[in-house]
Formats: sequence, C-alpha cells, structure tokens
Amino acid sequence: MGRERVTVVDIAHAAGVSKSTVSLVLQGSPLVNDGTRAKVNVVIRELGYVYNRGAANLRQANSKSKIIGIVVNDLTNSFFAELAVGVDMVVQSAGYVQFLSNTGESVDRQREVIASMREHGISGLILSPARGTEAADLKGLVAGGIPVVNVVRQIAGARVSSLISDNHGGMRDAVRHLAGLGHHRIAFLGGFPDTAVFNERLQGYRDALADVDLAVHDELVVSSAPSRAGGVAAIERALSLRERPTAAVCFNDAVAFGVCDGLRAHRLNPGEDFAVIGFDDVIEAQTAVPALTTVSVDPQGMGRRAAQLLLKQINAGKADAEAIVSSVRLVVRQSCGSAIDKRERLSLL
Amino acid sequence: MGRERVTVVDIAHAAGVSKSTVSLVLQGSPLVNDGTRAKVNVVIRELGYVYNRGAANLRQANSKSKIIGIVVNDLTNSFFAELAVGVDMVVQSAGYVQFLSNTGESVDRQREVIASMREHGISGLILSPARGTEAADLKGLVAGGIPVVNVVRQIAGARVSSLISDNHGGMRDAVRHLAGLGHHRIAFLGGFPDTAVFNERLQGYRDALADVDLAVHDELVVSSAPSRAGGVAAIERALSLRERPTAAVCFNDAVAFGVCDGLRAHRLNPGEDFAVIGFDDVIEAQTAVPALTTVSVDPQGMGRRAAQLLLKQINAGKADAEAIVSSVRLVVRQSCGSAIDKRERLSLL
DNA sequence: TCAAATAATTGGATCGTTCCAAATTTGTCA
DNA sequence: TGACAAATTTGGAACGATCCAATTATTTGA
Repeated sequence: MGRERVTVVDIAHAAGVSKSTVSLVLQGSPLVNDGTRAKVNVVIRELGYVYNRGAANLRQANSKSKIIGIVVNDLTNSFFAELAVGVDMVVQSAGYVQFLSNTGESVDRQREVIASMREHGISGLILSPARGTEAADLKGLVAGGIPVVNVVRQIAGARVSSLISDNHGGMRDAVRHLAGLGHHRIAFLGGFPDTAVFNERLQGYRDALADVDLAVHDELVVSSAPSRAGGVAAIERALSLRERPTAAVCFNDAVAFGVCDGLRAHRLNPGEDFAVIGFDDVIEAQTAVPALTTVSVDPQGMGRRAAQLLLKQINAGKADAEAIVSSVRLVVRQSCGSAIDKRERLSLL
Repeated sequence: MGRERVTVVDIAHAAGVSKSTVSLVLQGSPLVNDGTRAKVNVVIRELGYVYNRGAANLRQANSKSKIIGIVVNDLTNSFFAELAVGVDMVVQSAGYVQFLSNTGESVDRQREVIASMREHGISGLILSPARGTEAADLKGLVAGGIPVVNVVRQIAGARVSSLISDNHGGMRDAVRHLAGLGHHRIAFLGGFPDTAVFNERLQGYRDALADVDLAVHDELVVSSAPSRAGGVAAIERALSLRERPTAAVCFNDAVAFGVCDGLRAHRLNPGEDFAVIGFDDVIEAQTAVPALTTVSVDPQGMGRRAAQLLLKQINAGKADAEAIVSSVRLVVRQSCGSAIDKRERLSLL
C-alpha cells in the first residue's frame, strides 16, 4: 500500500528526459515537442504519478496556491449551503479547490479556522462572518495581501470587498406589497437585532410603512433566532398580542417556514388567513405548500458572484475593496394570497 | 500589501537563535529551554509569522498533511450539510482542516474533485459517492494508501471502510409502526430505484409487510427524486390510484416534507387524514408542523463517527476496511397520528 | 554548405520547513 | 576541580516541484 511516492524525477528517468522537461509538460508549456510530451504523458499515467501541489507552490511563491477558503456562519441553514455550492461551481471550473468551514457563529472558531487556512496558503477567502466579527479579525489577511470578499454580512471598518443583498429595498418592496393587498397590521418577525442585516431589513420595513402612511407599532417587531424554530416562537408571540397582525414579513425563509408551521398549529392557514413573506428564496420556497412569497436573493447566484469577484481580485494581484449591493426582487407566490385572489375576494363582498 | 514572507530564518535571525531551534519551538518540542521558547514566541508574534504547512509537509513525507477531504453528492440536502458539520467538528478539534466539495451526483465532477484533493495531499477522505460511482474510481486512493470512509452509500467491491445506517431495519420498524396503528394500504414514496439505499429501504418495507401479513402492492411503490419536489410528485401519483393508500413511508425526510405539502394541496391534513413517516431525522423534522415521525439517523452524529473512524485509520497508518452499520431508531412525532390519538379515536367508535 | 535563427532540452539553484548527527552548554558528583 | 551525563542548540542535507540561464538539436536562407 504505502508505496514510494512517484516524483518528477522518476518520470524523467523512466521517460528518458530531464525533470525540467517533465515539469514543462506538467504545466502545459508550448515549448516542448509534441512527441516528447506524449511520451512523458504516457509514463505519467503508467506510474500513477500524482502532482504535488505543495512542492510546486513552495517554489512559485509569487503564484498562488489554487485554494480558496470559504467560511460560513451556519452551514445547516440551506441559504449558506447553496451559497457554498455556488462558490464551488465557479471556483472549481477555474481550477481552484474550496476549503469550506463552518463557524456556527463562534468568533473563536472563526479565528482558528482562518488561521489554519492561512497556514495552508489560501489565495483568497470568502467569508460570511460570525456575529461579533470585528475588522481586527481580518487584519492579518489584509496585511498579508490576501483578497477577502465578505458576503451577506458586512464588517464595519474592514478594508475588504463585500457582496451583500439589498436588504433595505427588498424588505420595503415586501411590505409595500402587503400594504397594497390591504393589510394594516404587518409584523416583522425573526432575526437577531444585533446584526447589520437585521437593522437594514428593519429599516426597510419602517420606511415602507411610512411610505404608505401606516403607523409603526413596536410590538409588531418580534426578534428571534433566524431559524425555523425561531419563526415558530416569533409567530407565537405575535399571535398573543391583543391586536393580532394579519400579515408578516420575515427575517428570512427559515423563519417564514417556522411562521407557517406556527400558524397551522393555531389552525390558521398561511396564505389565506394570514399573509407571510420570507427573504432569501431558498429552493424549498417554491415547492413548499403554500409556495412561499419571498424576496429572492438567489443564494447560489450570490455564491457565484462572490467567487467571481474574488477570482478577479486574485488575478489582478491587488485587492481594492469594492462594495457591491446585489439587487433583489420580490417573488409573489401563494403564501401572501396573490393579488388576484384578493381581488376576487373583494368582488364577492 | 504583498510584503515579503516571514520565514523561520527571519525569526531565527531576529531572536538570535538558529532556524532549527525555531522549528523545534513551532512543533512544541520539549527539548527547547523555556526561556528560549518564550523569546522565540515573542518574535513570532511581533513579525506576524505564518506557518507554511506546505513546506513543512514537503519535508515530512512520512507524516501527513492535516487535511481531510469530504465530498458529498448533494450539499443542498440538509442531511449532507449536517453530515459535513459533524465531520468538521471532530476533524477540526483534531487539528485537521476540511476540504469540502459537492459533486451534485456527477461522477465526472467527483473524479476531478478527488484528483484535486489528492494533489493537495489529503490524508484521508470521507465520501458520500455520487450515483454510479464504481470501485475503480477509488483505486488510486487505495493504491496510494489513503484511507477512505464511505458514508451513506456503499460501493460494491471497493476495499474501503463504510458507515451506513440500518436502512432495512429502520424502514421495517416504520412500516410495523404504521401497521400497528391499523393502516393496511401503506405506500413507499420517493427515491431513485437504482441506488443501494433505495433497495435496502424497500426491502425493509416489503419484509415488514410480510411480517404483519399485509400484501405488497407494486403500485404503492412510487419512486421519485429524493427531494421535496420529488415528494410532491410521488404523493400526487399515489393519490391518483383507484385505491388510495392511507399512510406512507418515505425515502427520506425531504420527500416526506414534500408529501405533506402535496397532501395539503389536496386538502388532506398530514398526521390526521394521512400518516407520513420520513427517514433521516433532519433538524427541521422536530420543528415542522406537524412534527415529522421519522427514522432517526442523526446525520451530524454520523458525520462525527465517520470522522472518528477515518482519523483512527489515519493514525493507525493502515486502512483495513471495516463496514459499520449504524443503528437507527424510530422517533414518533405527530405526522403519523400518535398511538395515543389512535386509541382515543378508536374508543370513540 | 555554413552561419544565423529557432526550437527543444537541461542542470543546478531555490522555495520554507524538518530531520539528523554533531557540537555546545550546563549540571552533577566524587 | 575534572570527568561524565544531561540538556540545548545547531549547521547542513533533504523533500518535490519550478525557474533561469545555458546548452544542444533542428531549421532556415542565401
């Protein structure tokens, strides 16, 4: 089993050429004669040679490692799983591989993970920072000239690129849509209040209410963990109010699904007795029943875009921070009672 | 930005010792004097040194790279996301890092990914093989003496360890439970028929029906994609039968959720009008409404166990294949009408 | 046919670390 | 204090690839 490692020298010897030639073949140089190349390739296959990127990487300190790191704060949330898949797609086809780690919202874990990635010589990092991450946590990377793209969450003061979605605008559109359907008491459910994303979305909610001349009731804003379970808890609280809301915009799709679950537990039918709008447009949003009306962020597309941005910076050799706000759009499905249903219902009155 | 790299030699020079001593400090050798160690550590911090694992790894060809690879066939399925999280936990705390890739059920992609991982010198691989993977695809790894642990799916003829769940037993328990509740027409919904997992679970279904003297009706076995959308399609087909089933065991939780969605679209209440049992026990299973009765596989625990098994083999230095069948247990929740509900309902008659 | 140009090949030196055997310092005890 | 053991430290030689400048083989053109 643990046989001797086959190296370029072995190949060279077996093929009757020098190791330099073998190296040239490996990197697809046009300098080598076609016949020689073929001969070398045959030997490579015969001996079962595997390229040692570590060694190669050592010499070409200028060039990069062909590894990009991606760390997310919650892989069990399908939003991030899809994001990772999107990143993997473009990264893979650019000849890179992905180092993926999950921090579970722990900054300590995040620190360890990033340190470890640096030791392995990643040539770039895509980071969805854990809650409480500070600019200082990225100092090492930035000082080392390693491009970083922050996704989903921004870090104040960090001089790195970021790709976040239009949280404010998306939430505003969602609330306006509900108001347009005739809802007056619209709740904002889920999410941790100490995150930038939460506050951006909340602001969108407030601004939209102001736009349509509806009052903002603080008790209609119920924070919770941004998970399915959190959604159940949040709607529970919202339904216990003296004056119940008739509709809700949710921090994300996971919360929205939880809200639907919680509504059913109260014998309320989401989409009919209560309007629910999510945020993210996770794949399940379209197949769920009722199909979830949600603000589409296209997590996979976001992953792809983040990866492209990162690769651009890696290739450019310099990392000037650019902040991209990716636009979102409201996808109207069944969970809020479509406009048509509403009209029909009104015409019956 | 792209400043010169700090190396052991720089540290050595600045601390007034030799590079060998610095190396000793780095690997925490007890040979070095405490005073020296402290001095060196200070300099390391001051100069912002980052360890170059690539270089280290090059020299100590005997030892391993502290990278373990994990490739899954569908990261967007939360079962696998959780599995990956479980792996990450133990791998991380053992000082390794995780190379994670997603194949999306493509053997070609899988081949590329595994090749790339080998080039990076992974010291072990956890693999949930794509459909259609053959023993030959793992030949290189095995020949190279790299331990491999197959999870979830087994590969016939491959001399690698595997950790799969008791598909047969789990499904048998599920069917028996439904039969015990008085169901006679029990469907088997979802999954691709060309996989080992499908056939093991199907066999468990058949054997259980035989055990309780129920006939097997082929039309009650409806295969589909093992996803939420697949579940919707499968229940659709099942409900279109002349003689409808009254209960269903599903290939996995994703399918089960889809089945619940499909039932609601037909104005049927899962757990009351129709009993549904899933397989996997994904986290959402407990928070969903109705909470899903399912065969608990504990994906995260499975990930942890797989990682432990792999680390054991890495440390042992030899990889003798062992096949572990991890036991499962039926978790009764609301989606099948609990035994108590059933009894109550009967007493009313 | 021969010089010049072009194509193809090649031997070290090198990347940043660990290993090894040998050298140096320090400590112990009669 | 001197001999001997133990504790520390250290200079090169690796590891497996790439790079560079230099060499050798092949064409080309007049």
